[in-house]
Amino acid sequence: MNTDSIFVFKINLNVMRKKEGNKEEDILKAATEVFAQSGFYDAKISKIAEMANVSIGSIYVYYKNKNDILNKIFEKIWGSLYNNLDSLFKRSDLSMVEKYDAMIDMIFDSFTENSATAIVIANEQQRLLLRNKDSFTEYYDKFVGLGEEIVREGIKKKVFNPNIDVNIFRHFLLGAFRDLITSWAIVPEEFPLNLVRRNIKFLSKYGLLNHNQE
Amino acid sequence: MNTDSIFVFKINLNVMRKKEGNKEEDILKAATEVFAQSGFYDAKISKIAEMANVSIGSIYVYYKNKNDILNKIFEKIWGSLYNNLDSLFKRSDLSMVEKYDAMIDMIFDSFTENSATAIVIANEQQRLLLRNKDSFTEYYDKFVGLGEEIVREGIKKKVFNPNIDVNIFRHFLLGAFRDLITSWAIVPEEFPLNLVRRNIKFLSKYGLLNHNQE
DNA sequence: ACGAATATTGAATCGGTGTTCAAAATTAGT
DNA sequence: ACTAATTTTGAACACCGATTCAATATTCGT
Repeated sequence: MNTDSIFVFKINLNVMRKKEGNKEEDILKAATEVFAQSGFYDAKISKIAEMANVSIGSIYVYYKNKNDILNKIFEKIWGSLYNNLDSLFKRSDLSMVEKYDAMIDMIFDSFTENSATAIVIANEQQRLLLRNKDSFTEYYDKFVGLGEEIVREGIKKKVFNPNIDVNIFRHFLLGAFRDLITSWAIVPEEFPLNLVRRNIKFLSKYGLLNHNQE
Repeated sequence: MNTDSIFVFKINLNVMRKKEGNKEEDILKAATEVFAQSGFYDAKISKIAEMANVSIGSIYVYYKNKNDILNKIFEKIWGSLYNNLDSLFKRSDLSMVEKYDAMIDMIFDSFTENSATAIVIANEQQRLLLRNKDSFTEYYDKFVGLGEEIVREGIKKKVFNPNIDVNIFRHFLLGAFRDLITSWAIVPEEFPLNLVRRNIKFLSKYGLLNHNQE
């Protein structure tokens, strides 16, 4: 046969059937809901398939196994958060405090727009980090690294308190965040978003004490 | 037979064989370690039995099932924390800020003395609260209630900032706590206890901003 | 030392679910 | 319409570990 490799490649392209719809995404969405609802271990693959309008078998076409789905959920959310924070980080028109507030807003918006994802993070991430320290999405580390950088710059510019340990601060903030977002996701009426957002910003910057006292 | 009930009772008491050792406690301790190590779902009953030097069957004499063991772990730690906080709460010789600091110390000491328990709480409590809202140990609610009371009193005395939502604050603090204690439990060398304790107190009271700036 | 009550044991059971894979369905080019 | 490649399907498989329970061991009063 006189076909050169370029020609063959063209044929392959044409013959390649496009998967219509977006099963891969549908599955991820459905899985996020089911994981949030039942927790990873009690979540049934059959339930995910049902919610995604997909057969059980299809799930294993797009994902290696149940764990792989969970990993992809983290990959997606932290990847997106990292990219957003990166853009924010590069802006030179903002003061450090403005950058800090914008960062809080960013995380806040992302989690409230994806409340099921927020719940999954709150429930499963700690355990995953504890065990799969290495295989956990690198976006998370990158994201955290950027956040720390912002605080460090603020300290250098004497806007933030130099006695604060940056690493401890980020755990402090993220831990608080996780708890509050979950509380909101569970009983939204008890945790009005605006109030939560305002309190996170205020508490992390000014703390509990009444400075106007006397 | 002419035995009155008191006599029968006496007989029962005498005949009742005392379980020597403290298998019940041994099992709870072993389970805490295994849950911390592997997470609740990956923890094997056989492993717990092995660590407790007890047969598999014995576990089911003292506990109804795997879940029951987990519940008892929470019952124990929150019960103890509640009792301690209650004593603290009643002291009239302390200022509000002193009470607040003492509360932090109390939680801190309790978790650092029981690091496996701290990890279990960090990994499993959120999920349990989410699903078994009602059946979760009442000591937790009581404990949290007392904590809120302390903050509320502080606000009344104008020591704490009145603009802070008490409910939100407690989630803020406990969430931050959980994250930091876990981080310490995982890599103690990166989170020296004194530093973490000082930062939690400082951040929750004064926040990130540099007030001495100028 | 004996017997009755209690405690301990761990092999076998049993239910449940993640995963596989051979068969069926769909697509697109000719 | 026919073919070949690709995608979808879901019943069946395989495994695993929580739980059970009949048998054994231990304790203690007499």
